[in-house]
Amino acid sequence: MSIAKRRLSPEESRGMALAAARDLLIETGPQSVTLKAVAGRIGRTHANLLHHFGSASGLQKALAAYLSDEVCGMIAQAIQKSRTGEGSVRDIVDLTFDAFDKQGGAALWSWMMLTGNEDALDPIVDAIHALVDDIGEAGHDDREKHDDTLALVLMALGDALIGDRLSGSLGLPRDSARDMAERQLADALERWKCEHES
Amino acid sequence: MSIAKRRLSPEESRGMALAAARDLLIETGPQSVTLKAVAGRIGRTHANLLHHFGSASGLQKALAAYLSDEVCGMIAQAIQKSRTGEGSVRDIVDLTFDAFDKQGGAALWSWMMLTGNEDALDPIVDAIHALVDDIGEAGHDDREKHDDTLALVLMALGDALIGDRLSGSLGLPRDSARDMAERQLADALERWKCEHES
DNA sequence: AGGGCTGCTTACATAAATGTCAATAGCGAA
DNA sequence: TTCGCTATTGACATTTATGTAAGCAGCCCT
Repeated sequence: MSIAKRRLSPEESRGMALAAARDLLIETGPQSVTLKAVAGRIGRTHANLLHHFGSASGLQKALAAYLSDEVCGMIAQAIQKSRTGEGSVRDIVDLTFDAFDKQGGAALWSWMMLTGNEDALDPIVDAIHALVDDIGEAGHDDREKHDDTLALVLMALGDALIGDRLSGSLGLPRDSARDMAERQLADALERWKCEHES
Repeated sequence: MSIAKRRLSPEESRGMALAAARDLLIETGPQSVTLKAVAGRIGRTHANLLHHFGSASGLQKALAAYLSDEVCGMIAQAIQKSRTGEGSVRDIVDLTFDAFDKQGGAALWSWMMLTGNEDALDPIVDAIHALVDDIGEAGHDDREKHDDTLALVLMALGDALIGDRLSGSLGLPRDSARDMAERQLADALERWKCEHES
């Protein structure tokens, strides 16, 4: 067997590196997303990542865009299900919470806040904006819609960061935050509906 | 005038260093809380901080305890006001949100999550627990009480992290998250009251 | 006033992250 | 098969954060 290294296309290399960086970010936090650590995960050297991404901050920006795409994809799913009417309120809540938790949205957002790289978050904000504009029936008060969406997103982010710890301490089941969010969103939808009929 | 440095007591030095570290944490994030940066703020050297705190992680632990005390103090205020009945619902919401935002609770929590130093958060979690046990009238369902408190804290943390950015994007006033939380908490208190009477 | 305790500093050492550059070596194309 | 392009690497250099050790210098105490 050859000890020689397979030569990957730039797209392959970047894709593998970003996936590894994403896993590192979710598993052990932003601190551990270094050139050396990411390179080690894909059997390359840190100089290789510099070749493909130009700089460490280049890798960070690419990772932010990559994660934004994933999170936006999940939100787009929520929009689709909501439109066709096959999605339950709980589905929307779960998708939103998962986007921040399992998909690494919370870790990304925290990281960007820490590094002062807030511009990288624009795509996610835009996607959330689109979700708000499309969800539920049209024609009711935008202000209320935005308020309820804001509450949902804030709870999803908070839950991803400290939900595990806090709910455990309060003796609540792990998904009680999702239950709360589901209840509040259901109330909001009902409220919107009534206003629309009246 | 003498260029000689005034000699501070260990308590003074530690106090000044922790205040400087807290400001740095809130202003520019956990990354910038380094021995050199903190020392520079109080006109000392990084070796001085090592002398007083033993190590960088010693400073981190001390800062976590320091901020925990501040946050717990604010929560204790909320408990007092709630007990004597002079505190409005909005006061409780504002105190909670400020504890995470202006007091640096959110920055601290994010930092601890990133550095895997979650034990330092125990005091805050305990204080929140105490707040929950004391707030409102006694005798009603603990589960619901805990649920509503969880929602309040999660929204406060989320708002401190991304509230500014998200509410701006959605065209909402900056304090709309607090308005939402106030509404939800008022509903919850009303609900608890009714259950207690029935 | 003088001596000891210790806050404080300077100088040096170390480790990790980032970045540069020349050289090597796959892989497709002629 | 050979050639050229470029992905890849190893060996540097630099910066920053952390840590160590020895000496200087306030301040209290006698």
